[in-house]
Amino acid sequence: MNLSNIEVGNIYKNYKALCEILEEKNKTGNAKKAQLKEWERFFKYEKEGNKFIITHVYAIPLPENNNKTKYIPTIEKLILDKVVQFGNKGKVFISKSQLMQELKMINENYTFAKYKQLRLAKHMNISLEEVEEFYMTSDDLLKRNIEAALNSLRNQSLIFWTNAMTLCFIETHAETNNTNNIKATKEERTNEYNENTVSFSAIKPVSYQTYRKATEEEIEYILQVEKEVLNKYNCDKISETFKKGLNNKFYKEVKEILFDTANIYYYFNSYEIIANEKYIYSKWEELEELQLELDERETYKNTLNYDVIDRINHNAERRHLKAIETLNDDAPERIKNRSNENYLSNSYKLTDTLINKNALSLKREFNIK
DNA sequence: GCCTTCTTTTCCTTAGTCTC
DNA sequence: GAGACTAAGGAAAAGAAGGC
Repeated sequence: MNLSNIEVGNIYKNYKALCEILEEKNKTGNAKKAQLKEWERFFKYEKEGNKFIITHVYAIPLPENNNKTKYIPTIEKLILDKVVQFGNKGKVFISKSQLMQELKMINENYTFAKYKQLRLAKHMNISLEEVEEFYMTSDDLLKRNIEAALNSLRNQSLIFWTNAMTLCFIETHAETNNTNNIKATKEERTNEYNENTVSFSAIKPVSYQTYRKATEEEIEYILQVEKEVLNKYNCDKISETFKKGLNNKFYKEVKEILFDTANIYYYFNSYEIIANEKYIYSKWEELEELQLELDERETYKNTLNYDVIDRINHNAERRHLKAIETLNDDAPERIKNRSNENYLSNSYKLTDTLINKNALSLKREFNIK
């Protein structure tokens, strides 16, 4: 498309004339509609009969309109805001759940109850299977939403992002002397006969948890342990452990070996995001969307929270309806559960507790009982 | 975790109708 | 009468969910 001759106020007698000036193909029907819609990313126009009158030309074209989830642009905006705000200096290292929580895609109950699913199920009077399914489907959906936003920002050359293996590492420390032995302490006492007695003990080692990016050697070691356990279970790929229903066993065993041999309590994925800060500012100035104000940021997060709830509930409704359609005596257990009359209300209850920003704190509720 | 399947959206052609 | 508009139907692409 050649926009060099398009100026505000220009009048073109008809569609064909406009095509000529833009060096665009003449199209018809819905293809033409799509073409006009595409042009509206670059300039605004008014119609007068067949005439096209140019009323505005955008310095930066509006974003492409494709069939992305409607709230992905909000996630993009909040991620960009996050990397440039508060002296982050255009760099962010953050776990998936931390990022989702900051953006209000989940609330604090979500991560808290993720590893307490049986307790959550009993507390809410919902079956464990339903809670498991909720986490399985929403985890995947939210991860894809985040990564769609990251990929879109990467495509616009606004950020570069990578996955980064992160460790919960148990640091241990014991004070040593010059000969590298654990430092000893002595306690001297004088008894009633003025005799000296001495007792010895060693400095007690201390331990504490730290979270940090894994080193190259640690990544290699983790891969090696994963491979060994895969071999033990006769699986070629991690996905095979899911297929064989061995995934919980697999991860438990890997974790145990890593803890026993390397003080690694567990490992998970984080995002490392590096921003093209200079360009972000120039783009935002252009679009009058410079770094978000405090209340604006909150508004975006609250809208996102609402949209995510809506999406998860909508997906549950679809699953429920589809299950009812396909239900018969031989249907698998999952379909029977989904077609259950309580399935939807339970799903809504779960989004209300685990996603809704206004939910009561489960941490408090669990501690009281 | 990852591959497969389903769903939604976009884009296209064709053909008939409407408007300038 | 030429150009513009509209609807139906289908292919392709991309997103989202399913399933082990």
